[in-house]
Amino acid sequence: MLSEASAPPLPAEIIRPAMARTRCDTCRFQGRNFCGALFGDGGRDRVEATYRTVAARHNLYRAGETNEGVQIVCEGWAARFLQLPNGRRQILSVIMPGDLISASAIFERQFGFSVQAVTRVRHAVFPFAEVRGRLHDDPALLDTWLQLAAAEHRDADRRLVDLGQRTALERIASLIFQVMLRSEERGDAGDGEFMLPMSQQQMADFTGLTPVHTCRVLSALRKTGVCDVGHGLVKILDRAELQRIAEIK
Amino acid sequence: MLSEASAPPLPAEIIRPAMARTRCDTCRFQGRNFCGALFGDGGRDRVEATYRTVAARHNLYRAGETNEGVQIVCEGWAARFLQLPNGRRQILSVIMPGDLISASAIFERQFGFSVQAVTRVRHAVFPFAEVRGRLHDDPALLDTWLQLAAAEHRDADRRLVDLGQRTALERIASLIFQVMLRSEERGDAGDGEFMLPMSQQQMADFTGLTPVHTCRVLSALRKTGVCDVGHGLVKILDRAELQRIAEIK
DNA sequence: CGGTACATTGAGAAATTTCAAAGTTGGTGG
DNA sequence: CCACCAACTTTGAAATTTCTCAATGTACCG
Repeated sequence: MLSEASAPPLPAEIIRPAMARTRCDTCRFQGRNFCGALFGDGGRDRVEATYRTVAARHNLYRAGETNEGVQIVCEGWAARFLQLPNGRRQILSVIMPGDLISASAIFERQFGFSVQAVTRVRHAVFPFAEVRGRLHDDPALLDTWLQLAAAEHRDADRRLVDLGQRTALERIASLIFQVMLRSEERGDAGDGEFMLPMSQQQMADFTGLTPVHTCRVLSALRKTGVCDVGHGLVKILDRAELQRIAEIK
Repeated sequence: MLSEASAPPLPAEIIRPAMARTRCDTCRFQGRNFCGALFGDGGRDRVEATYRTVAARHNLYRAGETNEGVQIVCEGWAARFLQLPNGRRQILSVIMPGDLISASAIFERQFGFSVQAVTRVRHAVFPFAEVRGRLHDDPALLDTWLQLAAAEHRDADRRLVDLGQRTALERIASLIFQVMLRSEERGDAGDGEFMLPMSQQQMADFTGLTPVHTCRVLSALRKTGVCDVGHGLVKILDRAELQRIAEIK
């Protein structure tokens, strides 16, 4: 039903303590999101972090594991999901570079969900105490975090409406549209094109559809000249129409 | 499509500044949830609140309105929902006595959702500054709030799984089961019976089904001897079976 | 005693899933 | 560089779930 990487048919999961090479200093998302705020004004007085890398399709985190710290994805995409006993799963949110794994659950010692790497993912783990301290000392950081938690909540509400009230076409369009907005925000959407490294299975798990129906819906979007999704890339052909289908209003 | 109370066909919405009669002092939920924590240890040094009462089926709050403070429901049930342009709506969460309207969005000056009274509702409005101050001064209160926000988040995740992956029967059973757990927690579920004042239309809006199909599912639950839902009341007949259907595991 | 919202039932339509079989793609080792 | 393998994508046809439309029955409120 799904290409599981938790019982690895592929080479074992790659997790290595990161060398100091690729670091937050050179991160292009420094100015935004939680990371940037966490590092304070000057760039000095850094929080000490551990870095890990995980191969695509492997799990960053499995439900119930003990969390070693506050996790932020530095590079690549990940998906937060819940696994059902019948083999199906629901992707709860898509995590992009600079995102906390979960803003509201930032200090939870363990999560009820799992996290899978969509692409190869590099992520940072910050010590709980360190982050808690800064959050307490720095009102701006606290504010940033409150914003993120509220945004996460709004996103959950929007997804609830998508899954509860909207058709397959609308859900898929909504996913594409949201990814487009996030890509544009970070300047990664030149010329009506942007990356969407999720497989159809993953899009299906996100939208609550089957991969087969997801495929049919994507075909329909292609045939009607709205957008072309494939090979990890989206080409927007009729942005207005996509928006019309996607938006809740 | 839905029994709208925003353009009232019924008598005008009843909103009156509450007299000091029915007060937090006599509230049976004092010891629990956010309210209790807000009032500190001794019961002295009260936060000054405004109280309002709203008739069943009328709106406590309409999306986009300016919030006058932190809102907590004292008596009755309410439903947080998003209204769609096509007339359908999705109920995002059910609010029971002692609950914040929205924990994560506690300080937001306006919400993107609306809130409808399921039964007659009495609710309190606490000044933002007051709550913010206490939240800052009292680590225990902050902790309580963090817990509530995290719980809200977990609940949203569970609902996402329900709406994305589960059948009509499972969603309805899940609703009934969750309400049962909450009723039991507060000691309102004697003898396998508890209140469920939602109409079938509201249950439908909650589960993302049509009211007609909701009715059929409830009939099925009755016919198979699982539980009997109606007239604002649930009678549990086979708790184990209900749990089996409802639980995600 | 109406009247209005709410609940129930039936029949047919629509959306989505399931099952099954072929194509395609991308990465790996020879 | 090629061949192969595994995962991914695409397509068709039938089954299932859920919705829509419509009519009838029921409960509650003034």
